[in-house]
Parts: sequence; structure tokens; C-alpha cells
Amino acid sequence: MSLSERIEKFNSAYDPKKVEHAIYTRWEESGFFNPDNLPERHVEPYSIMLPPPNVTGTLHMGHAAMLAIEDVLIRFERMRGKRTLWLPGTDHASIATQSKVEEILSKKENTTRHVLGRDAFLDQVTAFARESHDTIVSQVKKMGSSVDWSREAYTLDETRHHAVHTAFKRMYDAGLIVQGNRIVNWDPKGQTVISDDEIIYKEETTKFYYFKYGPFTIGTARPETKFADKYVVMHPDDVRYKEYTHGQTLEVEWINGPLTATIIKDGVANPEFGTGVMTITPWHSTIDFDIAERHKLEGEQIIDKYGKLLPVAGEFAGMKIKDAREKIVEKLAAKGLVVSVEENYLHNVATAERTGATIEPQVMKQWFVAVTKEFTIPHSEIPGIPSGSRTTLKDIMRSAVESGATHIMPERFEKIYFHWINNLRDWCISRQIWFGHRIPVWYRGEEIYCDVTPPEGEGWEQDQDTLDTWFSSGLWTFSTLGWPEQTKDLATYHPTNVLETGYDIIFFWVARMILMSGFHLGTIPFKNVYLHGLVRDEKGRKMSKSLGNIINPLDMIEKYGADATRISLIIGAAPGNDTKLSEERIRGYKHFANKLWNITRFVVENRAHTDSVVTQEEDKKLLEEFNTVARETTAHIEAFRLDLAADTLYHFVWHRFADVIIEESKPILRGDNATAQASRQATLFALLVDSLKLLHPFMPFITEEIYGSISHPNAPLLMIEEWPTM
RNA sequence: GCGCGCUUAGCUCAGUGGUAGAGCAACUCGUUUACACCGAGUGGGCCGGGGGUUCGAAUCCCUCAGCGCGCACCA
Repeated sequence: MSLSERIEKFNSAYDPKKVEHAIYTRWEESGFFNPDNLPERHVEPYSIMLPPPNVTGTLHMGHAAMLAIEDVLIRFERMRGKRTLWLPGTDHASIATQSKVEEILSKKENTTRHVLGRDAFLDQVTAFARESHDTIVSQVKKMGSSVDWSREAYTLDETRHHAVHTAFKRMYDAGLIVQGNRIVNWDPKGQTVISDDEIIYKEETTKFYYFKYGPFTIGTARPETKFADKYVVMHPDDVRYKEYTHGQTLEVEWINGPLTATIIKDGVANPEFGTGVMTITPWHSTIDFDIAERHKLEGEQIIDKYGKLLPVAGEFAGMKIKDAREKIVEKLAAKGLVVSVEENYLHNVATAERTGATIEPQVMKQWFVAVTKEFTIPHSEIPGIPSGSRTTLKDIMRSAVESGATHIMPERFEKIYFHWINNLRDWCISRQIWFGHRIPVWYRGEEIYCDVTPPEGEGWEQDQDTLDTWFSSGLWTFSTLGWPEQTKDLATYHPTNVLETGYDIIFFWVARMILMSGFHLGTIPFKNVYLHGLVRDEKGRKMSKSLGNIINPLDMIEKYGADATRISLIIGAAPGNDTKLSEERIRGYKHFANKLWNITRFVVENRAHTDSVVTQEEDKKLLEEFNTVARETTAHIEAFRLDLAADTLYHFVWHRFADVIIEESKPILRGDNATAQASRQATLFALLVDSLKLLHPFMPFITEEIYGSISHPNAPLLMIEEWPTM
């Protein structure tokens, strides 16, 4: 490009729309997103697995932040000479995607999955997922993400399917995946079981009833579960009830007539609460179930899968529990069994994260990952877990972080992580959902067969359930690299360097990956966990459709460019802190992009001699000052303080380079000292070029575009230029 | 109930023992050639309250208050 052409090019304001698409195409065509194609200087492997977005629709600002942060890390390390792999993919997100399609079917075609049948329904979901996938891919590209598309993965594709079945089989053989009749969280709306982590507790004010139960007064918020309560529980040391002995029976008059009650003494009964006496409903309460297990008591199902009362409820059978409650109380009142009613009882109600329905605990036969069961780990590189030792999945999860092998940032989340592990119960992994990995277990009469492939012979029927979507996500760091095959990629890129994701899925995902990688590979899945905060609106509220405060990343890219959108999500976003984003902020960073553009115009216009060198002391000082900025920036990125790194650069480029250095250069450039003039020209050019390099990870499009216009014709892409290190 | 954070300029936030900072906003001034998507400047803070340690505290300790989050949950 000639001088006049260059000046012409920079004569109008920067327009991201004119350049971004072409730049991304050049990057893709260069092949450098794929580490196999990087030049020889790129030796040491560095890998990040993209947290796969759900194929449920489109990307939001949270995704944009994730893509921006990870791309900064990857581009930084690539320029520093690492052999960088950033592997993209998508997640089938079983429940989320299935309910989305069910919603569409219900609204648009007024039909349900049951009408369609399993196969036809799955065809619809698959079509929806494919479309959603294509949208996501185009959005990821618009953000400028330098992911290796040649290695793209999907949690439900063939390779991952094989990985999931293999993982299940190996854990089943080790006795860590077990089937059992246990109390689980039943979502009556979603018609599936969910795990403890998929529950959200919501505060609710309700009535609390005291009923006469034989000689006792018992309290409950849920009269509709009480029909078959035949055990009365009290604390062994409660002096008020010392005349009653454990195992003693007595006749009591109850809702539907007399029944024989048995006294149970158990420490969980809190003498301070109510009267200190309770009856238990083992089938529909976790606590009660535990008591029943301890004392080997019987339980009976009272409520069915649809939230309706069963025949045990007598005249109330078939009623919805909500409708039945008051009527049951009326009947008890008529029998003189109501002692009192407390009107404003505040308690927490378990609801399903996805459907919002109130969880109904039920005893059901489901599959579980046993987290506290001991097994012998054949091979382990995790500090604190020797190869061949007896250990548990819980211990693996704890040791990986406790030992520092995996470091969670910000560190306060390590405490939250340990707290969660300490309270962790077995992970329920079966779902009564159609979309997902079908459980690789087959039944024939009393026989059970578990393997990667179906059994030979007649009469086998596969388990109807699918796996919790986090089961396949848990394998992500290594299923993406071709596991269970011992691939070259697996040997090269695992454990990964950084797992970057939102703090809201630390338990769902981060912990499960540590579990899976620990068991199947005997390694940690990643060395660093970088948790970013939630992107909120300018008032700090969550972005949601109902509030109408959603800022769509694509709109912002359209209006202000991808670079401005990216850097607005990075500056001011310290690890783990929520970010407040406003359109005004993004506009501000578009101004910054334009500033950079205009700096270039000035430097190019004033660069008569491209071969001049820096000779003046004053200029050398300026370059030294820049070195300090480069060192600071590098240190900040290494410490995962991308916000401070970007802020440092913003400040230097605008308020030092543009406002001071360029202003002070004007007299020199217009003066008659040719030596000083040439030296200053070279200095400004060097400052510009190196600023572009430092800014590239944050604002890849504009920096690449400028670099391509001002560097010599044979210069490589800026994306693989060397990071300025001093 | 157990645990974890946060509270610094109007707003968003840096700052972890040594004279209070940035961006945005506000106000004033300025358009002879990098840029009005601009520049020069100005104002603005008992660093949540109280106590302690220290020569010295926004920073360390204790305590209180408000806000937020995680886990558990009482029948």
C-alpha cells in the first residue's frame, strides 16, 4: 500500500462493519486457529476447552463475556509462542432443549411429545438443535473467537456418545454407578427426577397446622401427606415424653379412622421445634426417609407422579394435593383433631430450576453416582491420591483443589467448593427425559447387562431413561480430545490450562469435570479455573425477557463493533464479580477504537521515511516507558487480571500516547531538525506497532486491520506476531 | 442455622501498611491540518459506623449495621 493509499484509508472514521467479516475470513483461511498449523516457534501446548453453549437458542452477553475472556487468553498465549488449542463445541442440554421443543410443539402445533412418540419427537429436537447450533457458530465467529473449528465437538455426537457409554460402563464396573430405591427430587411438571443441584429453594408463607395424634400434638405444613403416618418420632432425651419407650405401639384416631402408631426415639427430632413430636412420611420427605432407613421402617406412597392423591387417601383419592389440603383439615376439625393453626409460617420450598414446579420428594428406582463409596484407583497423578490406593470420588474432588493442582480464581470460590463437597450426597444421574444419552443398561427378566454396546440375543430391553446432561459435560475436557482412544491430542492437550466459566455452574460442571477426569484418567482436568461474574444491566439487575433489559451481543457488534463489545465486557470485570453493562459503555469503547484509528492516521501521515531509526535520548526514554507498560500488561494477564491489563492499555494509548506523546511530537515533526524528526517518526511508528500487538488479544479486528495496512507486505498476520517482551 | 463476599467521588469500580485513584457523568474554556467518536482544565470523598494493633490503617484484628451470594433446612 502506498503512502497516499494509506492516508486515504485512514481518512474516514473507523467502521467495524467494513472490516470484521473479511478479517475473520483471513484468520480462518490462515489455518492458525488449528495448533497443528502454527509455525515452528510455537512449541509448548496450551489448551482451553470452550464451555459448550446449550443448543437451546442464541447466545447472550454472558456467552459474549466468556468468548472475549477466553480469546484474550488464547491470543495472548499464541503470540507468546504457545501451541494454542481452543476447542469449540455445543451441549445438547437434555432437559433445557427438550422442554424448549415441547414448548414450541405445544404453542405452534398444539401437540405433545407423547402424541408424537419417542422417535418422531427426537427427530424434531435434533432438527431444532442443529438450527440452534448453526446460529451459535455464526455468533461465536462474529465475536472474533479464534477457536479451532476443525476439532469442533458436540456432547451428543458419535465420539462423545462412545465416551459417555465407556465412562458409564467403567464406573458401573467399579461399583460407583449404582441403581437403588431412594428418595429423589421428583419434578411433577417436568415429569422427571432431578439432582440436588437443580433445586432452587424459594421462601413461602403458608399455614402450619397442629393436630391431635393420640396423646400427642404434632405439627405439619403438609396435611395431605399424612394419611399413612404410623410412626411418632421424638428425641430420646425429651423428658416430656420419657414415659414412652422406643418401639411401643398405641392406637390413635387419625384422618381416615384408627391406626396403630409406633414410637420411635431419634436424635433428629428437635425438642425446641413445635411440641418436639412429629409423625413421619418416609415416601415424601428426605428427612423422614433417612429416619425410616435408620430404623428399618416401612413407607408408603401417598402422592402419585402427577401430584394427585392415591387410594390410601380414601375419599380424597384422585384429588390434587393443593385442592385436598383444606378439605383434609376440615375433616380433621370435624373429628376434633385440630389443635391450632399458625397462619404465617415462613419456610423454604424446593422448586425445580427448569420448570419452577414444586419438587415432590418420591421414593423411586434411579441410577446414582456413589460419591462416598471406596474404590481402588489404578492410576493417579492427583497429589494426595496415590496410584493403587483406596479412595472415593469425594476425596478426588477435594484433593484436586486442596493440593493446589487445580487452582480456583477468585480463591473465595475454593471455600464454597469445599463447603459443597462436604454436604454432597450421591448424584442422581437418571432422567425420565427422551433427549440425551440413553443409559447403556439392558434388562431381560431379572438379568441386567451394562456395556458400551447392546447385548447379543433376544428379549433385551434398554433402560428407558437418559443421563443427566452434566454427565456428558463432565467428560468434556477429554471426550473432546478423542477419549477413550489414546489419541495424540489427549496426550498433548490434557490436562487443559484454564477452564473459564461462570461461577453459577461451579457445582454442576466444574466439580463434575474434576470427578470424571479424576476417575477416568487419574488426573485433574485443568490447572486453573477462572470464574467470571454475571453480566447484568446498568442497574445491576439480571438481564431477562420479562424485564426487557436484555442487551443482545449481536446488536452491539452491529452498532459498535466486536472489539468495542469485547473490551467493554473485560474492563471493569474483576474475576468473580458481576459486571454492570450499559450500551453507553460499549459506545465509549467504540470511541477508543476510533482513537486508535486516528493515532494511526497521524503516525502514517507523518512518516516520510520508513527506514529512519531512533537516535534521540528522549525517544529512547519513550520506548522504555512503553516497555514498562508492556511488562505491566503481561503481568496482569498472567495473573488473570484481564480487566487491569486492558485498563492499563486503554490509559496508555489514549492518555499518554495520544494526548501527550503525539501532542509533544508535533513541534518536533514540524521543526527543521531532520535527525530529531526522523528519530521521532521511527519512535511513533514503533509505539504504534507494539501497541497494536498488546491490544490485539483485546481488540483483534481493528488491530489486525491496521497492522495489515501499515506493516511491510510480507509481514505475517498480527495474530501470530511475537508478543512484545522486554 | 452454617458459610462466603461486598460497602472508596453522582454512577461503575481499581487500590491489602507509607501524602486518597481511574473511567463515565457534571461544570468551565477551546475548533489554523490525527481525531468533536476531540483537547485543556475545574469541582467533587470523616474510604459504611464504632473500637483496637501500629510511628503510621481504605488496607491488619474485633464488633455493629446494610446489601448480596452459597449450602442446609424443622416435621
